Amino acid sequence: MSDTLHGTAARPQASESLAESAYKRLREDIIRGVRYAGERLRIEKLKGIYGMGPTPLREALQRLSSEQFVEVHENRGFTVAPMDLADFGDLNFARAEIEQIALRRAMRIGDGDWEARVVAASYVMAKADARLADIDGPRHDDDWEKANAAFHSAMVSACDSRWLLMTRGRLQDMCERYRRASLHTTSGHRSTAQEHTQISEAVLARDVDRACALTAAHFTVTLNILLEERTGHDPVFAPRGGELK
Amino acid sequence: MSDTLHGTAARPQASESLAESAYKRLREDIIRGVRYAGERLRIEKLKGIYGMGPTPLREALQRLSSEQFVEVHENRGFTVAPMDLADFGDLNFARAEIEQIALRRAMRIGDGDWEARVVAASYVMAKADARLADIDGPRHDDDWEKANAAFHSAMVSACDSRWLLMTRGRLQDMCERYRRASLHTTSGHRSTAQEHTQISEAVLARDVDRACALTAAHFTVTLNILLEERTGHDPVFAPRGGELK
DNA sequence: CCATGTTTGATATTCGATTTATTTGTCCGA
DNA sequence: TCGGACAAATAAATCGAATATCAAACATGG
Repeated sequence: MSDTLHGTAARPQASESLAESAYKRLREDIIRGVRYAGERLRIEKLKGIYGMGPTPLREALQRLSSEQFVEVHENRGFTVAPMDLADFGDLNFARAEIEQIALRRAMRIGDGDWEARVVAASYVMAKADARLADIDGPRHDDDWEKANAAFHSAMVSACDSRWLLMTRGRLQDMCERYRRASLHTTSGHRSTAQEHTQISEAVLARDVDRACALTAAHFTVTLNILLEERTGHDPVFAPRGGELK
Repeated sequence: MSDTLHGTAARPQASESLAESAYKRLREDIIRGVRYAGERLRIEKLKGIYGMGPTPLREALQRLSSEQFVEVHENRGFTVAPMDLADFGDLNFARAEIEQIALRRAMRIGDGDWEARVVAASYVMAKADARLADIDGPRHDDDWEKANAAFHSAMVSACDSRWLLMTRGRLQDMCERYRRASLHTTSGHRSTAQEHTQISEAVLARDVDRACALTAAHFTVTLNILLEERTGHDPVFAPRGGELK
């Protein structure tokens, strides 16, 4: 089997422009690690993989470059943005800080509907956490990631600042990419179920300081697990060849 | 003279891809109001204005859409992102919050070099403020905007979080667009000179809380001026025709 | 043999033309 | 007159071919 054969097959979604679908598929593939850090994204190759001409592909790549998922090298093509521990730490810090602003605001002005969303998302999250803890059962990484994203989004969903929500959403997506690239072991997930429960409890109790502290600590866990495992493990961050010289 | 004739002539910058130069020029033109809120960006028209084919233009527009400067309407083209007061208020809030995080961190870890950058930027800012206050002299909006951006960037420049600086930079640029669209009178600038001085003094004195409070208040001034002037003035925010139906 | 200039092959970028989608206009029937 | 269906015109999206750029291999003179 040659190299990386095909990207994620996305639901066709009729009458959507190819540029849009290329964007979604590439983004998904980068977050999920189908396209690995540092990988060169040659238009010719992508044409074959995604089945379209160069124009929509380049448009998608430009958009992704603006979101820091892709690097543009003037006149030398595109690569998937690299990953490294220091950047993950930085990203995590920025995300935690900004998330707290949104969370404070949401907890201050959240109404009954918001509380219902929090409860619902927590319920789904708990189930996903439980499934993931079950070593014997099948892996549900995608479901878990989906629930996790929805969980944290629900907590801040009462925040009335569009810009804040947009900003935190970007950081959240970028963190997902790092998390998926980092956590090959289930060990790291042991505590998340409890953490999620504690967070939602604090949120519903409107204990702002506690909810913020728990959330910030929660974000740091993934990073810490990675730092601990960093003892002579395989280099999940380093590009696996094919990088731009 | 027909419609809007030409965009900003940017410095050629040899061997830069057309997509890159289109991106820079369009971005500049949108921030400066050459391309107004809601304006339709027809590829055919842009081809004439910027002197290139559809491909680099579309790439630039996609990138700008990711930065919220442009809206993409599937199969119906692009428009300049609309502006309205509520959005400005929201943007301003998000910016103020995030700026404070970066500022706190910068003031905590800033070294002598950072202090020097603060002093230098303050000096340039004071001159630009003075020039702007001089009604009789020529307008120096561009110089002032440049100094203003450099001033606030300098304050947080010791912040060691790349993601935080990137995020605040985006919000800063978006705010510049609103400011330029809003302030047609010089009246609004009366207080800024003093505000800038106070901010840099507090920053250099490492009075974190005061610096944060002053900065947050400073950001709000532009918004407030606009809200006050909003008494039956000409609609700077409303698209001036040509918008997508 | 090294430094420097030149060719060359690979590939990224861009354009003009085509395809596809949407909007506008027109005609007919109720 | 009002809708609705069809047709023409307009504009967006896309493609394949042509052009421009880069890095590396090669050649040339010191």
